[in-house]
Amino acid sequence: MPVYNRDVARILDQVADLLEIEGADSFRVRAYRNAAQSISTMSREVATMVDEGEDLTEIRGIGESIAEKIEEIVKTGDLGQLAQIEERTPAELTELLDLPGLGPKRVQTLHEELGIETLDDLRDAAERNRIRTVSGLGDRTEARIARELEQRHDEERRTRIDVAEEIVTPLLDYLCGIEGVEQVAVAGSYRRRQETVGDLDLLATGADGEQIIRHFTEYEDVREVISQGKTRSTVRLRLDMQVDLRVVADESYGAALLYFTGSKAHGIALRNMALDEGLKINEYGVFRDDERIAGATEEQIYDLFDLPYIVPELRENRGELEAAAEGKLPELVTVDDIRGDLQIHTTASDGKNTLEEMAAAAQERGYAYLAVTDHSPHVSVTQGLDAEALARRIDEIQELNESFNDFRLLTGIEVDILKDGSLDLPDDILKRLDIVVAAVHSAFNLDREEQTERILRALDNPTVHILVHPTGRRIGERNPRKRPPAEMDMERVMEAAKERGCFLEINASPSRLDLSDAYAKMAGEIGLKLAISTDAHSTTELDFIRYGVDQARRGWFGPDGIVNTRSWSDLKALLKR
DNA sequence: GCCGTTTTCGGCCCGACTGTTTTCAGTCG
Repeated sequence: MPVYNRDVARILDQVADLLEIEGADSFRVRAYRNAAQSISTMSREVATMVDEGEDLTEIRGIGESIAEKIEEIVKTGDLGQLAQIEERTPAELTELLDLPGLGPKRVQTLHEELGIETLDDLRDAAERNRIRTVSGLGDRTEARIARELEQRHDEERRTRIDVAEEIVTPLLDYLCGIEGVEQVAVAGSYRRRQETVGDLDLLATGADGEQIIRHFTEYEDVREVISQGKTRSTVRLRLDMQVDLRVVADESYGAALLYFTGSKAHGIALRNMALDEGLKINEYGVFRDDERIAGATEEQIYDLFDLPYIVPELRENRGELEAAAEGKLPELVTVDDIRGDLQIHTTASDGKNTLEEMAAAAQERGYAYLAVTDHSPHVSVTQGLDAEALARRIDEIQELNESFNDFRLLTGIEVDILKDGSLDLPDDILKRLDIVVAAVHSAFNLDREEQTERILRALDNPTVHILVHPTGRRIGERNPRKRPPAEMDMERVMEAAKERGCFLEINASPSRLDLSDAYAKMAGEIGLKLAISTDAHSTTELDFIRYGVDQARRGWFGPDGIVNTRSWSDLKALLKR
């Protein structure tokens, strides 16, 4: 039974939660959380490291004690220490922590005084008005708990970045229109361009915070005001999206933006650097004693520590501060670097627009080329192209290409990888194409070994250039087609792709973003180049490219590592296997 | 429990808001 990083992180987090409920030393709790955080954002599997006898204490936040525990988890799938803690403190209690307004102290109090262990116990106690009898809790807290239990969703409350964008854009317009507002920005994971966001963190500057906050709570989309103070407010909008607004003076804009952009780990690392130099960073600025020495811009603050500006996408404490200190920050790829899209669909299969329309839309976006990659026959949800239809398509595209200047349609296909790793079109037709992208559309649930072998066999076929949406995952809480990533040994797949001279894709569709940022980073470390393509099924979806670029940036990719930043002639050379 | 060109011991990020209490603990980000 293989143990993955997410399993290790989950167990360490569970230990942290339970220890915290027990009232353990807060720094000890934090040590477990830091370790879990480190593990969950690593691109390599700790299980592999254990197998190869590597020293886990090299990982930031992991010392001897936790390293031993990780080894135990990797080898047995479990942790004896956790079982011991659970004898004293029921594991179900950690579910209560998910309820807004309940932290470790209150959960412990509710457990001790009312014997509450589960969400059902809590609901029952709220209905009987027993919560208000606990010292430190009153009828308002009881009402809030009842309300939160009512609204509770079983699913994780994270929203896809594109959905968040639809909500945030009109809200920003509204805030900019408020009198006395000087600057407005979105911070948080949204600004770091994470694939999903939990809530939205907004920042505004202006002299009269109270008035700005009041206007904010009067925004037409506000369903509930959760808190409202002089400089800060939290509201809930449609789709349950929670939005925090913080107002500071203009001179603190940079410090506040840095603070609220996070990540938390990046911020803590930076504040520790400040402490070493006898400085203090908070959301108002950088202070030496009581004197503010920086704070208006983020650049100013990084500069104070002799660091170059670090873009939000890199602020995850995954080595960016060290790289910055050594002058080794990567120059990241931008949307402007992208010269063409390498996966799109037309009305020939399940796309909404014709070949001509897609070509025109690509040219409008300044592209030099567009790969036409309709589906092959096996994908049953759509009508794919068989060898004969594909041959006709090649002629059609070549004819259309005569009419273009400085633009070219690439003949291509999204060929289906069958369960045994073979392709559903013969090699002789695939060989005639400019580009072949291969994908899994069925049997996502093979076991890890079988799935890996299947993919490797497909990559063995010399006609294949790019493995697209490599894990097959679909993301988003409200996505009815949500699907977990297929189990596979990604390190092996990437090594194999590199060896064979083919590439993996970052699928830029916001419901996929596949490869993820962490896998992209792994590809970079292996030295494998990637393609960023949209999988557009309509002309407007060509704009998805920016979401893919965001993830590539989060994976530390510069333009060199992305194949479709090249001219067609250079790309053509790269595609030769 | 982690970590160290100040330290192997003694630190460990920091402030706003709420609710309950009456001077502040708990939660959150």
